[in-house]
Amino acid sequence: MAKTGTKPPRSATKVKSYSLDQSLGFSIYRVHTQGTNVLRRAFQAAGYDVTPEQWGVLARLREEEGANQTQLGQKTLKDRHNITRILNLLEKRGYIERRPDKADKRAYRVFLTAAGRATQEELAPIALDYRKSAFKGLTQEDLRTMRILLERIVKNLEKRLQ
Amino acid sequence: MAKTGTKPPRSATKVKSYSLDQSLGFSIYRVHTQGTNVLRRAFQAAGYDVTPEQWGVLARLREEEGANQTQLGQKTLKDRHNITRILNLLEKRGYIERRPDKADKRAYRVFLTAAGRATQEELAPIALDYRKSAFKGLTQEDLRTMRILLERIVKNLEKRLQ
DNA sequence: TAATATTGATTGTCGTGACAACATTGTCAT
DNA sequence: ATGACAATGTTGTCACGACAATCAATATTA
Repeated sequence: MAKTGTKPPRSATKVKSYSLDQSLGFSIYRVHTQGTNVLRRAFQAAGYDVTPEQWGVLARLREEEGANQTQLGQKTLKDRHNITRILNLLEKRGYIERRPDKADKRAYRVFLTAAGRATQEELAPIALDYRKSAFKGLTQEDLRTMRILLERIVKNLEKRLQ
Repeated sequence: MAKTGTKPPRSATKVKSYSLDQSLGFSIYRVHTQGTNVLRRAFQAAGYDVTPEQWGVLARLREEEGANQTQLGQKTLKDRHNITRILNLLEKRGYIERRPDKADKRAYRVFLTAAGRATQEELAPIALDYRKSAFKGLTQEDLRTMRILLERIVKNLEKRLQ
């Protein structure tokens, strides 16, 4: 795979006008939304009322318990306002717990509850399975290539976000 | 995964537990959201109150004027309900027009107004410029590779969405 | 120390995505 | 032609992303 290569003669048509079908951004949008949907339904089919976003926060929390909300937001690419709401839902479901930070009275430190930890562990195989099926037919090398290219795009974008 | 064959010395650590940083999905999410933000701000900086989603619909409409809402939604990957709302906004801004379909009284056919066409033309260079800066440093071959890989993922995902 | 700026978190608004329920209109098999 | 079914579009709900305004607490500085 991957090496579709040795295809020197570019298709000669220099695209001047904007075409959606040419748009790599559209493919990325598609993978993102469809992937999110597949994962959401997989969680639901397994009886969990957890969105992919909430799952992202749970998974991150397992790695960094005790982080405050702002840190959590940076890690999950959500701003403080969105993190607040996602944590509200996770708290209502009994998956996380906010404890006041002793050193900084403005801040909370966020922890998984026992239920949250259990849920995270039960969802992990579903997420791994989803990932496996999404990347079926791609080699490790393909994935590596894609990650590198995507990271390069992220770098470019970050330049324009300050 | 599958045929990773002949690739002996992978980095040896077989990831068994779920790790967000390993997640290609997260990179895709990042590219999508950050890209959307960059484009939105570019439009705003140019004085246009048009979101990237609305822009997608305008761009698509330029290619297929007269489509009905369902068709438009399929092309832009939005369900009927979302298309309805986006078109409501575009209509309010005077960029599109719904005309009853003579052959099918349930349906509307959607057209760009003169203002919509003009706006589409004025936004196109901004979108192209955005695209250029996002993909800076990537070769045509890189983009081709990425598109192919992404399309393969889309295929995999579609299998799971029926 | 007092005045000012910065930071952590919440609330509210708008736009969008997914989903469900609905009315209207079309299609098709019988 | 009728009755079951499907398709078009709307409305409403919840979750989430971006953004602005706000409050409380902490840092900075003058």
